[in-house]
Amino acid sequence: MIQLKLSTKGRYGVSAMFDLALHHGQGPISLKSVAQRQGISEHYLEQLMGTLRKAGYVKSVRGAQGGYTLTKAPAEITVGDIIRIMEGPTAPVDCLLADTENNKYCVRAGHCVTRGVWAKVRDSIDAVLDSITLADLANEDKS
Amino acid sequence: MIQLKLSTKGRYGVSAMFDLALHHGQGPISLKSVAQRQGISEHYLEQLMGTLRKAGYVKSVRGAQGGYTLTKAPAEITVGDIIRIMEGPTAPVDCLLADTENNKYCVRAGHCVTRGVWAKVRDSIDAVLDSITLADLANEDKS
DNA sequence: GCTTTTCCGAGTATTGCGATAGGATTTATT
DNA sequence: AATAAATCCTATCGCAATACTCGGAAAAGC
Repeated sequence: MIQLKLSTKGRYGVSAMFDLALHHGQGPISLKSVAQRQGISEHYLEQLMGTLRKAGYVKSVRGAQGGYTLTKAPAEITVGDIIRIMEGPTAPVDCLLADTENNKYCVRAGHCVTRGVWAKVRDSIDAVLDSITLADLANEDKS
Repeated sequence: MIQLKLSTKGRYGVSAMFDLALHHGQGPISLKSVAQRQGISEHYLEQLMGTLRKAGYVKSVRGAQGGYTLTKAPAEITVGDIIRIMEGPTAPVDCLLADTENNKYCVRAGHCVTRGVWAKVRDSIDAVLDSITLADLANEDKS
């Protein structure tokens, strides 16, 4: 019903990365424990972590006592990084994306006027998401 | 594939209202002409205009030579007004909405920390959308 | 060798989007 | 009065994506 909304991919991704940030420096953290603490399906979270691993934000250790660790310090990973990996570009409409066939829409009268609106929305979203790091969230949690 | 995205309801709604703003003061504008100028399915646009009519942003005149007119001056209608009507509240996650059963998610560890992030995103989106009126778009189109 | 864990691909139920269809009603025009 | 133009209303429907679930293979500590 409500659009302009994050899917669980983005939400769970941020929650899981936040959880890893809280345990940063404690060795590999198993997805089982992350899933339990954050209230996420473990099997589903596996898929999401695969995306984050391929993007280079986490590394994994297989086998018993294995798990995931952040590849960078929590202060060097922003919420925007995670959202963009999990949900793709944060453009509110397709025609703001890189030039593709989608740009056919932009020849429409009126559309290119409203296009400026969507660009401003995108920029303001990115500004907020890029201003918050995992370290900020971890600090907020402790206080 | 891409979330945090507007559906066509919001985009078409803004485009149609922008079109009505361009023709404000010229009597009822038929959906047929709006749909042609903006490149929207006429029948689908009917449904969207029904939503805007029930919300009081446009009034309709039935019969031949009928159509739609804005109920307020273009300067008094913001893009945010239209988006909120067409897409529902612009909250990126459910738990930011008014207290409902959705708040069950908020007892989760970590979630209430990330909740602050989503609130900031929502506020920045609203600030942008509420700062732009249909008159702004119409002026931009003429220049 | 057993258990724990990541890794991988497939399948699936539900949902919402983006229409389309068909008609009923209203009103200006001829 | 007949016609055409337009809004209004309800229903349906294909498609794609979401949010999982399932089953198992592979790796590594114990």
